[in-house]
Amino acid sequence: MAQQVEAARRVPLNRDRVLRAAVALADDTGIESLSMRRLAQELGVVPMALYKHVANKEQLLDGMVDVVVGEIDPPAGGSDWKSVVRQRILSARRVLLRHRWASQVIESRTSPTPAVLEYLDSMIGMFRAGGLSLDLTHHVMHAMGSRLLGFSQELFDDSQSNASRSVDAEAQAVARRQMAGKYPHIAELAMTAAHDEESTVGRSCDDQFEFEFALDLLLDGFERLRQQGWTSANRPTKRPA
Amino acid sequence: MAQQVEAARRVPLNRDRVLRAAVALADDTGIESLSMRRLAQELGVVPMALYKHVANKEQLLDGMVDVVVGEIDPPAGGSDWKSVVRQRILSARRVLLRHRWASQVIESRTSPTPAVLEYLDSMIGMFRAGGLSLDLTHHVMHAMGSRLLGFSQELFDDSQSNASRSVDAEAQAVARRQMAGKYPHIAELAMTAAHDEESTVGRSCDDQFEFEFALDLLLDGFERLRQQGWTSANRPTKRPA
DNA sequence: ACCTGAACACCGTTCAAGT
DNA sequence: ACCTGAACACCGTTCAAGT
Repeated sequence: MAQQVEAARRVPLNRDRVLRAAVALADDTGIESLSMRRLAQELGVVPMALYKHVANKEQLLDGMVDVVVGEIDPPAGGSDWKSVVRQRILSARRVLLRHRWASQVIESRTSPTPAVLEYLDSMIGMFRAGGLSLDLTHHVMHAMGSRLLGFSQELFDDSQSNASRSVDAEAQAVARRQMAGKYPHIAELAMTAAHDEESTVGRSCDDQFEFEFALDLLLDGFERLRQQGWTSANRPTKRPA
Repeated sequence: MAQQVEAARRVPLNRDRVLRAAVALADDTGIESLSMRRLAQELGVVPMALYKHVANKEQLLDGMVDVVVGEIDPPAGGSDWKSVVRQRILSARRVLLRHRWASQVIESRTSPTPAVLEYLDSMIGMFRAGGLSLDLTHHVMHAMGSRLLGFSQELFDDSQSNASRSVDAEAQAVARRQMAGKYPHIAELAMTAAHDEESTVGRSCDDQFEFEFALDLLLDGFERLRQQGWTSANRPTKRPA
C-alpha cells in the first residue's frame, strides 16, 4: 500500500491516472467527499497540479463518466435483438452498481460525454439491426431512457440542443456533419424527427408523448399480467443469502 | 417587490416561510446556487437565524421535498384503476417539471421523507383497489420506480432498511408498528416480502429480479409493437409550436 | 517557460462573547 | 435566556511571485 503510493508519486501525472484515481476515490468514499484537494492529496501532488490535466472539476466529472461507461461490455453479436439488447443493458447495470455514484453524476452533466453518446448510438444500432423502424426505435429509446438505461429522460434530447446552443449557423452545420460521422444512428434519428411532416423548425420531439408512451406501455403490461392472474412463483433460482 | 421584501422582514420567520423561500430560490436560480447564506440573505436575516427552523442543510432539503410532493394532486376517484393511476402520475410529472431540481434532490435523500412515503403509500393503495394482487403490486411499484414515478429504484427498498439501521431490536419493532399505522399499504407489502417462503432474515426483495421484471415488460411490449408494424401516426393532436 | 504558495471568494456550521 | 458576530475548517479556482 505505502509502496504503491511511493511508486505512484514517481510516475508523472497524466489525465488517465487522475481520472482513475478519482473513480477509485468516489467508489471508496462517495461522490460527496470527492474534492480537488482531496484527490490531489491522494495522488501525492499539490491541488494545482490537477489543473494541468483537467480544466476544472466539471471536466473531471465528465472524464470519470467516460471511464465508467467504457467499462460496459461491447454488444455480443449472434442472437435475436432482444437478447443482445438485454445482455448489454444488464452489463451497463452491473457497471453502475460497481460505481454507485455514477448515475447521479451522469444525470448532473449538462451535456452528454462522447462515451455516453457512443453507448446510445450503438444501442440504437442494435434496435435497428433487429428490424425496428426508425419511428419505433425513437420512442423505444425514450422509454428505455426512463431509468433502465441508467440515466434520465432528458439526456437524449440535450445531445442535440445543448451542443448547438449559442453557436452560429455555419458552425452548427459543421458540428452536425461531424456528429453524423461519429454517431450515424443518432443523426439518422434526429434527421427523421426534423423531417416529420407536421414539424416546425427545431421541433425535435414531443416530450409529453414520449413520457406517456413509456407509461402506457408499462400500464398495459401490468393490466395484462393482472388479467392472467400473474404470480412471481416462476421466479428464477435464487442464490441463498 | 421591494414592498414584499419589507413586509416579509417584519413577519417572524418560521419553518414554512423558510421552506417556501428555499423552493422559490431553487426554482429561480437552480439548486446548485442554493446556500444557507444565500437563502438567509433572500429572507433578510442573518444565516444563523435559519438554524432555529431547520437543523441543517440536509433537513432543509428534506423539507423542500415535502413542499414539492405536497403539490401533487390527490387521487381522483371514480374511474378504472389505470385512469386513476395515470392521472396521478401525470400530476406528479407536472409538479416535477415545475421544480426541475426536485428529482435530483429526492434521489439524493438518504431516506425518504414522510411526504414521499405517503405518496408511495397512496399509489400502492390505488393498485390494490384496482384488484392487483399484493405480489403483482410489489413488482409493479418497482417497475414504476424506474423513473416514471420521478425518482430512482432504490428509494423504495431504503424506506425499510435505512430507517432501521443501527437501532436496537425493540426500537425497531416500535418503529415498524408506527410505520404500519401511518403507511398501511407499505407495511402490508413489506410483511409479504418478509414472510416469503424462501426468505432468510431481512432478505426483503431481489433487486435483480425487480430490474429484469421492468426491463422484460418493456422489451416484450416493444416486440409486440414491432410485430404489429406500429407507427406513431395515431399520435394525439399536437398543439402548434 | 514553468511551477506553485498564497490568496480570493465562497461554503456549512460551531461557539463564545455579547445583550 | 436569547441572539449573533466572529471564527473554523473546508471548497474550487486565480494569479502573481518565485524558480
